[in-house]
Amino acid sequence: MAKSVTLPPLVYPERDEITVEGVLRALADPVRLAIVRQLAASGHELSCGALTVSVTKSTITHHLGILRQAGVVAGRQEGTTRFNSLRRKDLDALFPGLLDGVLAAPR
Amino acid sequence: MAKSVTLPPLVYPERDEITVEGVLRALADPVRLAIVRQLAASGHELSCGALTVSVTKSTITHHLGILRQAGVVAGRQEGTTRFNSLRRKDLDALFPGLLDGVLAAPR
DNA sequence: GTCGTAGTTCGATGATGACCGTACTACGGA
DNA sequence: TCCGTAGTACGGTCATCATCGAACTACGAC
Repeated sequence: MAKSVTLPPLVYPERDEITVEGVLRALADPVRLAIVRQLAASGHELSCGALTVSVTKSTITHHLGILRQAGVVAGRQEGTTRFNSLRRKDLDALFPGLLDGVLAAPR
Repeated sequence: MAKSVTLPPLVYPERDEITVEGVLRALADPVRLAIVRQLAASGHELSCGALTVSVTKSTITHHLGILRQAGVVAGRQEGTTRFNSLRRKDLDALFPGLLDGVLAAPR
């Protein structure tokens, strides 16, 4: 039979569709900022479950959706787990310094 | 009688009281982003009336208050007009690259 | 003093969005 | 085949906030 493509297609904005305002809105939330910080600190991709935030699963899904739509994170499906990673290259190319400035901040 | 100190004291956060999240929240609004862009583009300080945005005066006041509390802009009173300027030095010192990354963005 | 201009303050309203619980789908192991 | 785990989808609630108009203060010019 055909290759099983189960979960929703997970569509992201192309690099040139990413807007500063979208990125800023995405980052302007403590939970999402924590997620981005963890992704950046770990250096590699993390599953939803590997994120340590103080909200429920469904809320994490909500926030990851916003980060994805804004072009901040990408997701890769593997079995039942979805691995999320920072779109560092795209962000650095579009808004050089922005992400580093945010991540370098003490708080 | 005593020296007339009329308008509210206009208190800002000290440099070390500025948080990334506050700055991001402040910048994550189209009107406020437009204000910041105009301040940056003009290079000098601008009065409220010199800002070209598509909202009423009272809404401009509201947005400038948020930008001020976040530590993004400073204000100087002169007669009845209030001049607003970007706190570039403070922001660059705290979050190097952030502001430049935002301002360099095409949109 | 009187008027016009600059900006603030105060409600009020309407929209957005953060959050949760529950129900659901999909995969993998026993 | 049955169960546990990973994550999504949906519906609802509650808080936040962008926006406005109207009333107000302060200053400068005449």
